[in-house]
Amino acid sequence: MMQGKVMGVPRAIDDPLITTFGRLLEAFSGMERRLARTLESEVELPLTWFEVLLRVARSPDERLMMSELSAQLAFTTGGVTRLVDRIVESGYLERVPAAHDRRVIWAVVTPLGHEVVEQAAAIHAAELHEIFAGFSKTDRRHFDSMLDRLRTPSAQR
Amino acid sequence: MMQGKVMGVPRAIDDPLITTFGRLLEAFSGMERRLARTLESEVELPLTWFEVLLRVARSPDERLMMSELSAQLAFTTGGVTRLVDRIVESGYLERVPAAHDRRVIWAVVTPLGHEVVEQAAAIHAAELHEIFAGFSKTDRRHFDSMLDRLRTPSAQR
DNA sequence: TAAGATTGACAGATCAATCTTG
DNA sequence: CAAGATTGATCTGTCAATCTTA
Repeated sequence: MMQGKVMGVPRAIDDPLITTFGRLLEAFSGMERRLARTLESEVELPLTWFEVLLRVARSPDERLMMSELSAQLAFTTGGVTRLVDRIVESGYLERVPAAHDRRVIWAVVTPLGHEVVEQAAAIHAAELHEIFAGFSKTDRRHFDSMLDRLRTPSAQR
Repeated sequence: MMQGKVMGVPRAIDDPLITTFGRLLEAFSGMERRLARTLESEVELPLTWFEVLLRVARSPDERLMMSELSAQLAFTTGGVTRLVDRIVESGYLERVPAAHDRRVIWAVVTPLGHEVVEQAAAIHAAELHEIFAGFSKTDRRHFDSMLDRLRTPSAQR
């Protein structure tokens, strides 16, 4: 009598790592949507703006050149130009031409921008603590190290 | 004499979980860019198309209704309508009106689409195996379970 | 009245070409 | 000629309104 599982030819589309990537996609985009919704409703700040302000606010002197910004975010330089345009219009960033190299433009956080990004960060962090509530300290450390190992060595843009 | 680290008021923007989310963003978008580049150059298939075809190909009868697709992907129904428009034009999907409920449209994988998605999946999986090469079996299991715990309970669209 | 799908108007990003400075 | 930043054309997705069927 026949025993065991009936299984056809294994299909490439059933590879477990493809499913893992799908999980990653779902986890990330779910979190992103949730975090975006909150920032939007609590401080009227689009998530992308927050990400820009965060990067700049963390940089020495709270300033970053446009090309650095586009390297740190997952955006093209053209995209960053327009994104910064809008943020400048809202008064959270300023464009300052660099003295040492006249090709360079600094994006600089304004006092108002500083205010807003700190407030947003507190809300953002609180929600992240909710999301990661089920994680032990060890889990978080392990998760961080795994993500680090997954970061692409160097993507050019 | 003063001892210890000099530290100012802790800033919300320095919360470690914010950094974790940044890592997640970088890891994910880096992988996504890399995987997209490969699929594009090897089989001329945009990553989003692949994701659509994958979901449909895995469903019973290789068919899925439009609203189910938009629920599984991180897209609005309007976005899916247009995405599927393009894929249909390329001959990888077909729209088939459902018999049991005339509001429903099935997205069905064509033979050509089946061909392409299998080939793409093989390439995709191979690259994922490279990316996860440093992960042990236990690591992968653990990573999967962490991602599962991070999936948003239920996002409405 | 609601659910499924589509559509028009629009927002936001990309790509390749361009301008300016090193 | 290369690097930094911007711009025009275009692509792709969202949002809210609409159409059809249950």
